[in-house]
Amino acid sequence: MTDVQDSLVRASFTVMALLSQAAAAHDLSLTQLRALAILRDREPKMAELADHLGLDRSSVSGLIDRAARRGLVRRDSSSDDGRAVRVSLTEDGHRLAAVMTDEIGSLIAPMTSRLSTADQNRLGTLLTRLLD
Amino acid sequence: MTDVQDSLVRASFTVMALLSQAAAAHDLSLTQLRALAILRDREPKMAELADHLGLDRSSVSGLIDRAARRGLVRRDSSSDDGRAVRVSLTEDGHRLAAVMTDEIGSLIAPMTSRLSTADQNRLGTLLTRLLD
DNA sequence: CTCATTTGAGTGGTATTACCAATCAAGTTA
DNA sequence: TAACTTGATTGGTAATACCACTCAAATGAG
Repeated sequence: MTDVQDSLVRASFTVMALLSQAAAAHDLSLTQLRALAILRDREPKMAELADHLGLDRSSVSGLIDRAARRGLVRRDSSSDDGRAVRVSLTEDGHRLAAVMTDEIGSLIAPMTSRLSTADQNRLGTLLTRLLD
Repeated sequence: MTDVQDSLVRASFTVMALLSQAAAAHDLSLTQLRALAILRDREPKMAELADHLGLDRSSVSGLIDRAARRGLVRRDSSSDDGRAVRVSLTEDGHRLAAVMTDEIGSLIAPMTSRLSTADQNRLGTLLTRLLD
């Protein structure tokens, strides 16, 4: 475990703690938050959503059940495949997703603002290169 | 939500997915993995461990129950306070913690190795400055 | 064209996680 | 010494996530 790896893991835990906190403030689990984020720019079938989340299909069924009960998502049966279900955000879901993005930004800001703007850009570039 | 913040969140999710995977390969939850990591260089009382983990004391009771059942941790009643319980890793616990550190390093390596050594150091420095 | 198979989603059962409220024993204080 | 506080655990509940299974819809082989 090198130095970068260690700081990366530490930073991840810190970020995840903040995300959990932001989510919990709106009675969302981390998983629901992720689902919301994914659904912001997609309307996947259940199986696709499960793949995106890295979860079992059955886990996602319950997840979407609860989100639907709260009026955040909608299930529409696919037109081309009678078995498939397409999941999408409701108006409320989109609103909440937007709010969450804002609040998470605010929660993380104290961390990132420890760096100069130039260093923030450097960090962003390096992290992006890790990801794609 | 700025660009850095976005990449930081994305990177965190990626790292956490890898950590979960590494943990799951040894039948550990992410929380148990964290506990193991904390206990590597501490022998806290239950309440202190709960604080480190950011969890309720009652949650930690169960967590340590299960870890103790697996022989990873030990509970010793504190000598100075008859109520307090000191938690520490067993031999097996230490062994597993070391293995986990190695395996996590290997899992994250493909990510970090996308950067040159110099850039890895830069990233490490920037992340460290976010953290302390 | 029909029957078997595959595929998409959901159900039921179990373990874990995490919370809160309450309990209980051990310390502390009035 | 009695009242209070503190450390840990227990019990109850909800969510998460798994697996094995079911069920209906789509696909394929003969």
